[in-house]
Amino acid sequence: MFESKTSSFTFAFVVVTAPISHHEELTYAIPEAFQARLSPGIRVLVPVGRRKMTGIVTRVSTSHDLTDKNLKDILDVLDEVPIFSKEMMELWQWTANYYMATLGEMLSTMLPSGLRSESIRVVTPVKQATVKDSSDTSAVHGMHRPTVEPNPLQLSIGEKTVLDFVLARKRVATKTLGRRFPSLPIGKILHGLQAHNLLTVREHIPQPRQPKAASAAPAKAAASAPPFRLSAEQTAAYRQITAGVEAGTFRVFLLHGVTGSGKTEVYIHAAQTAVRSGKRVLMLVPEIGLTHQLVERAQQRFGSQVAVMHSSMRPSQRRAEWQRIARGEARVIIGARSAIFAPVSRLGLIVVDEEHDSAYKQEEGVRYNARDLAVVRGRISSCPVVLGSATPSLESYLHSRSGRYVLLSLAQRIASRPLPEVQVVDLRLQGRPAQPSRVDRIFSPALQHGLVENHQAGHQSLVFMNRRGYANYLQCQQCGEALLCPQCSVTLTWHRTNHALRCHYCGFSKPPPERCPSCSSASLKDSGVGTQQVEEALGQLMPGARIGRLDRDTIRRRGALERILDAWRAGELDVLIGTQMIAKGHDVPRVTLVGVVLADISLNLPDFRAAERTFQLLAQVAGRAGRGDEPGRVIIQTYSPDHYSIRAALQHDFSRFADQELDYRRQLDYPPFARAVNIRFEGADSEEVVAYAERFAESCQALIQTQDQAPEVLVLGPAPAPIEKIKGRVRWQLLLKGEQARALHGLIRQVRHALIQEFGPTKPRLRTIVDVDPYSML
DNA sequence: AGCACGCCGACT
DNA sequence: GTCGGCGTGCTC
Repeated sequence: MFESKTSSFTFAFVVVTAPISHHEELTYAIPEAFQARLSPGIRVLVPVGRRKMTGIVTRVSTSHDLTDKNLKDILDVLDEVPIFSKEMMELWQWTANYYMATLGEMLSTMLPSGLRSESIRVVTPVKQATVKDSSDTSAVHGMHRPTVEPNPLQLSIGEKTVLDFVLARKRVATKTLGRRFPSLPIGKILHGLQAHNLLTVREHIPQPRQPKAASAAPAKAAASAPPFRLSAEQTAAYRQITAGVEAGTFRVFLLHGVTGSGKTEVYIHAAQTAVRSGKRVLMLVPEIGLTHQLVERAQQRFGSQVAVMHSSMRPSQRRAEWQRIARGEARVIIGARSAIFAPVSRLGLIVVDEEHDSAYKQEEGVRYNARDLAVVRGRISSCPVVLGSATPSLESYLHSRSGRYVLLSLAQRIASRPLPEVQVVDLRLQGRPAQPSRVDRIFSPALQHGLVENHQAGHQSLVFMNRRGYANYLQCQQCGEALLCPQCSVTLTWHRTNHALRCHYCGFSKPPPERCPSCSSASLKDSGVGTQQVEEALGQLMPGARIGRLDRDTIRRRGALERILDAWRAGELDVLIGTQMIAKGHDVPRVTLVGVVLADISLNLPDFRAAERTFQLLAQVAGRAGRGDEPGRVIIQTYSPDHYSIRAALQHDFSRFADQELDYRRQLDYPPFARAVNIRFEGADSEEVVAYAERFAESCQALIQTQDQAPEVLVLGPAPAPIEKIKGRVRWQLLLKGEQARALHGLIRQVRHALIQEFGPTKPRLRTIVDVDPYSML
């Protein structure tokens, strides 16, 4: 323990974004000039190894216990006022702990990149080197010429290559060199070239550029929108939420409202109450691009006080918006998943729209769930949290039944519009001609008639097909071989317009082979149907209809999503075909028919949430119909018409579905009755991956047996992941189930620790991913 | 993650 | 003998 002589805080504990193994915090000396300016939550620039990095001060102290170390100084203080409030610090800590991430990893998830600059090393040529006598430069370019030149400087091949590259580019980051020449020892080469005085390497911190002015949301006049009258149900819900907002108490409301029941108006009204009393509102939506309405309505009511956190925002804009929120200039913050970390102070209300949506779960890096964090944040900030959905997650539903959450129901559509009539078409019973045409293969007679009639009546139709591409895959009619991705264990999807077979996991793409790679027969044929083919078939079925398609392939270009949706809303399209994207909340009054081409796709996924997803998808997509004056109609085609998720969707009966699904989950001990953590092992060497996964599992079992007081934890696996290989990496996984998250956390921490003792820190080619409350197990 | 150090095989 | 490949360890 080392005490400073004076009583002022002379040491700071700092977290940086570098993945520095077990050291969560690094300790620095605070130069006198900075001592008065430092407090927890402030960003600082610190030296880490030879680099300079941004870090956040977690605490300041008069002492530290690294007596044997020579502490480095903090180089700069980057904020006048803490960028993280006390509440944000608590959220940070909590989240890192719960999702088993380091504070550093968590920090890189929370801070937008523009606010965590790091130094990079930049290489520039020394001026004389280029203009020096010509023999030198020819030596440099000698490798392009067969003539053997004397090499007075004795440069190695590597040195010449790098020097050449730097001379051509004038200014290169060492990182770029490393990526460009992965086989060369860049550090050594640069050392040599620097010694020869041919180039210089400087440490440099890129200065983020200023965003273009006026890029923020156009300032619209607030409160110009006409007052909206709430229905009795809406009023009741609004009153309860508002009471919580005014009292400033933490409480979770599950707002269960059928599609078209006007949940958005309840959010906006509650937000108004909060804003009127000087508080801020955080609204989360699954995907900002698909949530026009909420953004528009919020802007109508709150004008320029709205901040929108776009996923497609440029880094500089994102940083500007982040700082605007931190300064308290925005009152209503709307954003997708990562907006849960927006630096909002004086929180009065948190809204999570479509709370069941899987988009709230981050599936890489720190795998947090923004909906769950909303509840945590509400507790930390003492404010009510509203989770809204027409098809609540089973987790939230169970909590509302047990009384942990307050259930608010909107059972009626606004203006007493009826829910659409749903018809299920049993594909098993379709009498088919011996050689069905493509149109007949995809659309049952009922759906064909429905679509044609609806078009003739001048209405819009939505066609839902949960699989993109043209056909699912190519299969050999001779030997049955399906064409698989060489890198991933999934079939390649046939994209006809690009004339390519594409892997939806790694992006691998190749033209279709003439012959079967396995038996060489020329009988490869497409099987399964994708959105592209549905689009073509629709064209045949309804010549003259204006057809649009919305899936990941058509919206790849910036702004394409907007264009398609604008055309759709403006009535310039008669039929819109798409994947789940079209199921999410846009409100187009003239849609009176929704067709589901094949409801079974999501049902057959190897995942315990398959039924829940199917029900949600069907209910959501069906909810798109009949939102205007004309009643809507839904036609669902399926091979499993008796499945409870489909039967419940047929009757718009959420509780019937939920109760049955809960029974099933309880029997099998799945969430929400048990907590689960999925641990995935990935690596190029299959044997190594399996051995490590097995070792991990054994270690779990051994610990469970020695800890007789431990609440029960069940270890399932290890087993290959349903998609066993992605991008050439073999994937195995281990599922841990238990009653309490704490027991699972503790066990995993101990096993990790034990394995590090045994094997040393995980091998470089082996990745271990811990997924707490996993959503997708693929 | 970078980036150093340091240990062994393949060549001038 | 040096060059340069790569495994090992550290970052306050």
